[in-house]
Amino acid sequence: MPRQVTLAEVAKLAGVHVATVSRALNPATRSIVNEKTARRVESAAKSLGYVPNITARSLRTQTTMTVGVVIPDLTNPIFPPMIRGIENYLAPRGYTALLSDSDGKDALERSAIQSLSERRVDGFIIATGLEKHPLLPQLYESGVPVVLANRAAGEVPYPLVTGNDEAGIEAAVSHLYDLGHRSVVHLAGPQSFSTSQIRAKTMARVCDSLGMVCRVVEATALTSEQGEAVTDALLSEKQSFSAIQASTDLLALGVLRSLRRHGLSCPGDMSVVGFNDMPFAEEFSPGLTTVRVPLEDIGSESARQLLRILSEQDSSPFVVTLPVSLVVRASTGPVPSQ
Amino acid sequence: MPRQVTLAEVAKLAGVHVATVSRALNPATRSIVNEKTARRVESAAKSLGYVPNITARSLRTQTTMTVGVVIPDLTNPIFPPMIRGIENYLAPRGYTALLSDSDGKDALERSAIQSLSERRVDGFIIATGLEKHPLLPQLYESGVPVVLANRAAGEVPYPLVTGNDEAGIEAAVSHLYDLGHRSVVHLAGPQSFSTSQIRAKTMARVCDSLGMVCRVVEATALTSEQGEAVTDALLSEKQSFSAIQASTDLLALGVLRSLRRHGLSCPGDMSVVGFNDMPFAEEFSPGLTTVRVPLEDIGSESARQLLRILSEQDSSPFVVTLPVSLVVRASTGPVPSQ
DNA sequence: ATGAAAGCGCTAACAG
DNA sequence: CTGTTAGCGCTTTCAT
Repeated sequence: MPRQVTLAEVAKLAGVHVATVSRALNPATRSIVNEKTARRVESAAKSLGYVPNITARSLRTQTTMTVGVVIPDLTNPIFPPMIRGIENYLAPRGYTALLSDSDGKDALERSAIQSLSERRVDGFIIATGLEKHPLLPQLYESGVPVVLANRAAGEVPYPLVTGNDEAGIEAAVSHLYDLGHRSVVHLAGPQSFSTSQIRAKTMARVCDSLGMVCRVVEATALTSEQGEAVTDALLSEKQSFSAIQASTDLLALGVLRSLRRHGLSCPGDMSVVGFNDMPFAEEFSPGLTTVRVPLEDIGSESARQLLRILSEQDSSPFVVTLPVSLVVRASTGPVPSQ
Repeated sequence: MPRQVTLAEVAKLAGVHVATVSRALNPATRSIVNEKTARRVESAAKSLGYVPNITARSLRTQTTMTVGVVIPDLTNPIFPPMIRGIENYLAPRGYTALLSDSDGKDALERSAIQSLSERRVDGFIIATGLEKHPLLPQLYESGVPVVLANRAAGEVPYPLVTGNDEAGIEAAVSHLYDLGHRSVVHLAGPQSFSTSQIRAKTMARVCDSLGMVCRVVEATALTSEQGEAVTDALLSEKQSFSAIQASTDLLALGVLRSLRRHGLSCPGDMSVVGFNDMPFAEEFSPGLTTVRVPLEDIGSESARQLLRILSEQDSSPFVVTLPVSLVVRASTGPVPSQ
């Protein structure tokens, strides 16, 4: 690997001191240096193909201009839009996102945060939302700014940016109510996630207040496979309900698959509502009625808050709740007349 | 931001020199140091919450143990699996992937590569496949190892890991042929992508050899919106063909939407075949018949090749072609009897 | 087995 | 406006 060009080499070619090169090449200090020398330095740099060494700069300045983004699973379609939102906010401000896909495994998330810490990221955006995370208190102690995105983490008083889960569930339930449904199932996610808890609780509360019967069943993972398996079990019981509200679109997708395999029509025999409006939820058969969560906005708002904390040194916790909206598609319909 | 713990502080607490701490904490050199002092150092490090500063280490060792991964668009579902493959290969080997989403825009990809270079990544995996990329020759000159994933880049002799496009198209066409289709359309991607070119060319060749009529139309972007628009135009012409093979599943998705809007049944009136088998292609209405490309394998193989080049200093170009397979689902059927 | 000292490439006081 | 100098945190000879 051919050695990279350094400031010293540029300095030699331009016939000036390294410090001058540094000043000339840095937009913030460029005005300090004589315009003519600056030009000379620039052309020397270009002719040598000089690329600044960020690691050296970071070592000196004690800031890396990077933020660590920790997500559980990149192949879960709700995360790419969030990441896009984060990057779109950071990039124009000179920050870079360092992405860490923890694969949902605790050990990996641990090492993800560790490795990001070793890279000395200036702050974190964490979207995994595990309730009890071994590294979180330690992170908190270290004083590195953190913003939680989408899901809260129980232990530590970190700021949080999230969608309005309560409003989403309320909209979903009243939609079902309006269609005549009176007995429904909530397919909850693992209760270790704060969002799963809130959605399940709100569902029970709202149904209760409307005089609807709501049964809550819990999936052990937020995957379509789990949604399918739990629905299979549910259908074998032959209990009566006319709609399923799933805590997540991926779970809802599993529900749709199970219904199809059982020869049940959706929404003819059973209505289904999801949550998130993940990319391609519209393409499912039938197109999924779901609660639209502004994923990209959650990302950009998280980034905005993190940079604010970074610049203002303000670390008091807060919650930003973004509005959600119900998207009605083909998976919900009137309760079957039976 | 509270200062981070350094080696020197650990050294002071343990009552030894920094060099000893460094040796004790590095698994490779740990054997050199007295077992008892090593223990003492370790407990000192733990009690202080010491986190090694990777940037300082990199500066000294001239290697960052990172690889830059540049992709055009994280929200395109074919990339997350590739990234997962890359990370799964890298992580156990001590390497970290630095992801850069160039957003498909040339300027951004430019700055993505630039910023990754500034971070002194040890090598690149590039999956954007632009034909003429301004930075690529410069990158090549600098001697930093690069592996191209999925798509080739015209200008520079970089190694390439890709799916077998020819075999995929052949399988798709002969599937259509077997169903009785004799007049088909190939919905090509922008010809600036190598994969678009190869797929279009192969399509023409194979159809020709089977005595099928093949019309090629070109989309200007690999999006469902483009697929929809081009299909709209196609259908308004009232030319006769019974199947559409799209260069990409996202294009195919647009085709499905257009057909639906035109009241055409798929596969009753028109068969559709995609390419890639992106996540959720199965969930489209109807489930999409497509060519399965081993996306995760492309990722892991790219990573494997890159690390090989890194360790062997071998930079001779080569092409790794991974096998693909046709996945028949509901979007293809017998040619309409009309 | 441990300490001393140099230096990776850069920026930031401080002189001049 | 430019040069000198020091030092960020770490690893790695070279001594001891």
